[in-house]
Amino acid sequence: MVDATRILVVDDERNIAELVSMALKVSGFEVQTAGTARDARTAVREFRPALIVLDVGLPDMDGFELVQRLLADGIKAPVIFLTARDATEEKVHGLTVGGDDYVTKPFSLEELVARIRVVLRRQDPSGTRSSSILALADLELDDESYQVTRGGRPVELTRTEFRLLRYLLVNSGRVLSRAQILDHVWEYDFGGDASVLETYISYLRHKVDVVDPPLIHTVRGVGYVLRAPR
Amino acid sequence: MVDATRILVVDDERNIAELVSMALKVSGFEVQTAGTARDARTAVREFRPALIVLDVGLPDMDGFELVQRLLADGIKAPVIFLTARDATEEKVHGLTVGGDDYVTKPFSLEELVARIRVVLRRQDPSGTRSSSILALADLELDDESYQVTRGGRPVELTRTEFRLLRYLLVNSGRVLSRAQILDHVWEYDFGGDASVLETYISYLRHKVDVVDPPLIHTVRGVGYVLRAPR
DNA sequence: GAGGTTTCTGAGGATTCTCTGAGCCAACTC
DNA sequence: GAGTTGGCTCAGAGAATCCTCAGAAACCTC
Repeated sequence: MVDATRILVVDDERNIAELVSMALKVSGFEVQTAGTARDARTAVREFRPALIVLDVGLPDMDGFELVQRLLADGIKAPVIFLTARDATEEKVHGLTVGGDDYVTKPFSLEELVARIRVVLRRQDPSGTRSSSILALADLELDDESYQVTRGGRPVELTRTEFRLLRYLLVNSGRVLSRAQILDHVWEYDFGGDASVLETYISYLRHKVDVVDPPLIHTVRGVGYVLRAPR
Repeated sequence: MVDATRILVVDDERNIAELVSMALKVSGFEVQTAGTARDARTAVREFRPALIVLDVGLPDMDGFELVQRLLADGIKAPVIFLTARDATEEKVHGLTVGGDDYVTKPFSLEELVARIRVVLRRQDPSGTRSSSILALADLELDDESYQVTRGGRPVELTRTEFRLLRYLLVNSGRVLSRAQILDHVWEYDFGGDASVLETYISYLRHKVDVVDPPLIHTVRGVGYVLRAPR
């Protein structure tokens, strides 16, 4: 884990900043957080992040303005904007010209991390250092094209199914509790209960586990795990 | 046991705090306890724990609020929440997104210790310092994937069987009394009698000790021990 | 706003797990 | 060797857990 990619998270809501920070650390990034545009500028200069996760609605400065300033400072790290699902969503559009992207609140952490990976990969000119394909046995999932195949045959998944499968795949071989899965795959303010997860596991099984051997396993009383037979 | 990992246990029920504290000390951790959020904040500052075991229902402050304050204090130790199996279970969700985890009361000490190990391992970026595999002779138990093999062949265990085997394995070579086993493997408020343990030993033998040499040994009048022949 | 898709909820039913208790066997004591 | 104690095994009741389905609600697209 030496030389991990550095990411700066800028959000004035401490909860969100911490939430995102923890998720990214677990994903292997080096993270620093800032609560104001002012702090963010300092952090960018000292921390030199490879990517910035930036809430548009900062108290002291418009998120867009901050980006302008950073550009003026000669910083050109890609930005992933966090925005409320409202009017500002529109405005972000115009800004995401370069390698940037945006995610609307409330988001699922799994989704945010996936987007970050995509942007970083696009940014990295050293070519195919990391592929966008996750695989286990004859199951393949492509992050960029959103395509999934099992044994070469394409599998059509909805967005939630895709995120769920992706999370299981990233953690294949590790048993994940219902709580963990809900927290990562569903939006962070999801209030429902775990039965929706069971429903989606059922959907996934029908779509990707119709051929032998099954890859999705239930560990009774604990959670689920994606695992290939030895 | 120099330089043991420090853990802070916060619970207003003295019994629970002591119970957990003892179990952790036996497992080689350095432990300190606190009964209120107020004490906890002081303890965190002075004791600098690597992990905090925190009861959500503290008398003087909501467990979540305490975490907020700790974050504000610049403390970022991972937290394992203890929660009753009720409404509060839901509320923990959003908070456990990062490296954190939670355990519902009443829990089994074995389970709590296992979770603590998992969180600490995840937190520790120095890589594979500690593997998630416990082994004895040709018996292997993987904490992360919940898989057990004997001589390479997978063995299907239920949750209780797994916890029991895990406890025996962690203490292999040491004779464990029935009382010890019941206290660690079963939930702490288990009221039944010891015969259930005999039943489970029997189950385990059928599943993991069907091949020679046997590893599970009865020490008549004392308890059980997991031991490989020399 | 109509139609299609996706997501979520809740209930029923199936499966699996846990614990109990009784009968049996093995080991120890005298 | 008979009696006593401790341990093992098995079957079954009740509980916990999980799966599936159908339909309601939310969402998207045209």
